[in-house]
Amino acid sequence: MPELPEIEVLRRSLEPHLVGDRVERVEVRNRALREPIDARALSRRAAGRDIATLRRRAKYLLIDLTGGQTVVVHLGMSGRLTLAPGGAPPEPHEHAVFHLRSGRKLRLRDPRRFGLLFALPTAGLAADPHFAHLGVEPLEPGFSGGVLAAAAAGRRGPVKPFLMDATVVVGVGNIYASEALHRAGVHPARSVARISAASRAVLRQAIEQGGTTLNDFADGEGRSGYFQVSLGVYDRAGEPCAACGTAVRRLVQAGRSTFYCPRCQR
DNA sequence: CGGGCGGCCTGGAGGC
DNA sequence: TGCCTCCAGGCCGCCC
Repeated sequence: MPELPEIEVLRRSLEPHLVGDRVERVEVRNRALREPIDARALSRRAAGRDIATLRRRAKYLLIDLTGGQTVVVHLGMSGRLTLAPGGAPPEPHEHAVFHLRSGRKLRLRDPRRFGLLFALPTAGLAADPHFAHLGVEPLEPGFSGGVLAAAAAGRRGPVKPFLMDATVVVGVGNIYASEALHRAGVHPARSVARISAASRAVLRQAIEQGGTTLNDFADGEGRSGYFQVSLGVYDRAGEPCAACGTAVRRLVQAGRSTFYCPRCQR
């Protein structure tokens, strides 16, 4: 379950190895992902082009190629994107392989198939339906308390689903949301409309800190940072809150588990 | 219109 | 011990 910071770690770890190499050939072994891979379009756009830069938007990894084309990868729940020697045997659930001029291969495997893989002209990214509606990046300077305030204005409903709304701020998944609310001392069921400016500022900071903390801890093997950073509340129902010792509670919001400390979060 | 829920998918955990 | 059910997650589409 890669969250945004882990995609950023992945981007940084792959970039020095990929930039300057060339995609010779794209092999689609299993096109069944959340959206079926269009092997022909992917090949047409990517094959024979050099890798120029790696970027990230929300949880999408963007591989810019020369000639104005971009390969878009989303890891969904269980995706892994790894660089391997050309002779390495295929792995289970290997969906696609980018054969590189250097002889290595970049491969995508995704057992649960929640991921995405496609290519499109770089200039068309912003208007593409996958990207057009996305909100601000939580780890960039543009993410201020004011952004949350503006998005919250006139809105109803609990704050936790609000934080997970990608049109507001991208990359805040279920774990991330529970942890940020705990750090900020805000009850997940509290109405967005009733969050004070001070709480919003703390929340913004908690989201940002969660991101940077996880960045520091996630390793280059693509292992989740969440299992290396001790979680304050997530998946800890009945266990003591790290801050005050009160038993952590679980509730379901919008069909998703939320964990919180009834004492620290009001 | 905007909030919220179902469904996609499979590995792993838990129950009997 | 082994099977079977159930649940997790990101994200879109549809419902109310």
